Amino acid sequence: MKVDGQRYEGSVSSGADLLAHLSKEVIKDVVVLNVNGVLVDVSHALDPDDEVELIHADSPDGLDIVRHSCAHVLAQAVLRLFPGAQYAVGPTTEDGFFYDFALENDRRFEASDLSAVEAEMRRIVAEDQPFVRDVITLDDAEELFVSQPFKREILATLREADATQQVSVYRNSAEFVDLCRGPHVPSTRYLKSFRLQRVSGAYWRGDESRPQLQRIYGIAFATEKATEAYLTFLEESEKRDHRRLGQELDWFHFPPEIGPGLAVFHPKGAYIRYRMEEFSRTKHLEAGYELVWTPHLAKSTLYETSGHLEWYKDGMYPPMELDEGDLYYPKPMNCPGHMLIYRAQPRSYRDLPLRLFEFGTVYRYERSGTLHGLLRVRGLTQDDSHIFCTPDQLKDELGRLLRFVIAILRAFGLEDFDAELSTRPEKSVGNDAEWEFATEAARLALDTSDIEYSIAEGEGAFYAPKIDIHLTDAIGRRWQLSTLQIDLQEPQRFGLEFQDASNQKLRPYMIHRALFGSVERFFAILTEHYAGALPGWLLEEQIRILPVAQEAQNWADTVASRCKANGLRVVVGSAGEPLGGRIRKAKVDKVPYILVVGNNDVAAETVGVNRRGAAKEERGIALDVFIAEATEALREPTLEAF
RNA sequence: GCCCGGGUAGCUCAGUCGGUAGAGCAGCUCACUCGUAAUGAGCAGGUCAGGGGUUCGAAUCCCCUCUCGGGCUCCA
Repeated sequence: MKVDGQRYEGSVSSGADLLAHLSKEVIKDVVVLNVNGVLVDVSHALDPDDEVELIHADSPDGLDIVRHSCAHVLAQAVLRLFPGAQYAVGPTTEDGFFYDFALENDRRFEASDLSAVEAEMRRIVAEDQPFVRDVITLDDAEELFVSQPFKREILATLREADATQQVSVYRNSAEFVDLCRGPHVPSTRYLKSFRLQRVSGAYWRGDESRPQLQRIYGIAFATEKATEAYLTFLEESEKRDHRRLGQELDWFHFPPEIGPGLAVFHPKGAYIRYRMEEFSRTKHLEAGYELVWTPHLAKSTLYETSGHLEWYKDGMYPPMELDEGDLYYPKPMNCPGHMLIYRAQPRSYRDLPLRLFEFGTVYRYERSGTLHGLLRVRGLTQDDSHIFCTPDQLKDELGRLLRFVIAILRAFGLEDFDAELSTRPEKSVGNDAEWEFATEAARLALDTSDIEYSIAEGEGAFYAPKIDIHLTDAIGRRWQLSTLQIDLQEPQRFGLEFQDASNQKLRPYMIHRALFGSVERFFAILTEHYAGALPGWLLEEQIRILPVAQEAQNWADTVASRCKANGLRVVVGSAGEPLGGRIRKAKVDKVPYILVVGNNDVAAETVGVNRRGAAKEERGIALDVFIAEATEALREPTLEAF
């Protein structure tokens, strides 16, 4: 037998037997075993030629087991406190677990129930109840769960797949049993650290037409220390929340008078947008894109042609009726407009690739419950591009596009990317050859890029494969940013053509591409990544000059005009209130540079420099030296080659 | 859309048993003129989200609507 890669000579009959023979050090926090590549309970029987790996609670597999066992204990606790409760499913999540219930008399969990349930869970953990596995027939299982309709529905699904199979159940003491594939921790005392977080509704099997269950979410880790670290992370996330920072920094808000999901940008926030957009426009022009503009409304016939009314109607704002009954829809996407621009004249292969670019504001009827700050809105501005190219050009164009996207994102100081290639889903349109061709082009483009990628089988749009770019932010959260989709369907719907060198009419490929995704969303992600301290080149106020007292006011004005002459954006404060208060205000406003000038500086032509994020200020810096530093640090980034 | 929890001054929030609205910050005025994260005093600021109901009396209890947050769901 091999244990953790080492030959083990002893003769043991089961995992538990094996652990009994190993040192305390080695078996500490072993929650399950990996036997010949399969995770099993510690009690599992062992053969002499098995290869065994001890799985500890703090490993990825071990943590998953801990969380899953926590879910069982949650269900057990709920059943103790709410007799007659029905329990449905209880899987693990990224940071913990949940379990879905239906309580008697349609009773709902309230926030205050959570602490009672959590206390009951701790009692069960203290009782050190073993998780005991039992394998039974489907008939016996039906009998066992006779009063648990959700369990019986799962059993019915299993029976459909294979009527002769046996299923495993796990018992904790005599009072609780759950249908479960396992494995589990040996006993409840292995559940060292968990917290119940929230309660919400969730449809049975995610189906809106099925009953809505009560879901309790919890987090769980191998140690209390890890849980506390995670809670600290949650606090940090809260501090970075763009909705909170947007309020504090006076960037934007959502007036109820306008409607949910529709933001207004205040002057400071709008300035940031302006810089983002201008930078983007300039770089697109340099990269061979052409700017276009399309209106916010279009007749229903356009969206019939594009297929949006067929496929996406639920996501569209309702139409307004004009004139002789024409229906005008607010645009949910920019592509149909761009199609018409392509089609406005006969296209030659010499015109391709044709890269159209627009900051296009679109309106989408997102369901009210899904709205979330600037990340999920009903009115958004996409930095949208549609690239039309010949089949021959597709691979190179994708590669070039990918490099351009990454170069732009890097210019915003973002570093940590990965890509995902989503392939053909089960329900899709188009023929095999097209899919194969497009997917292969995407794969080759990714191979030549310098970012890592994974394949998401069957996750593509129904009309095309796509590449999504993800960012991992400053505190490790993953955000989806750009998306690239290869589309042959829409060009076909609009009858797009180009004439090739041998005078044939061919259909162009089209690449849909949003780089920021939407300006609003990108704004939010940048805010969270930088915790509100955005790169200085985006800000309207880059430098705030504070005269210590009235006597330094003239010098402050002089410093300001020298800065302005060098293209820096400056605000001069007046010496109204105590310096400490004015400094604090500037810090709270997250101004990149605070310059304090007093009598000592007037004669020496110096400034005191307080840099954002620096531990301590620096005094007596020659003005020229500061201007050189600030000009460099606040300069608009240049793009790396792509 | 559905479930749970909220909505009180510009912001953050308190408001007991149903007895008629409060703080800090911000704003304004005055004084202070200051060397690196909150100077002091005063003033002003409210349809307690909106509507309906119960009650002698409602921020408080009930119903409806709007809206925000957390989830579910959806995402061409």
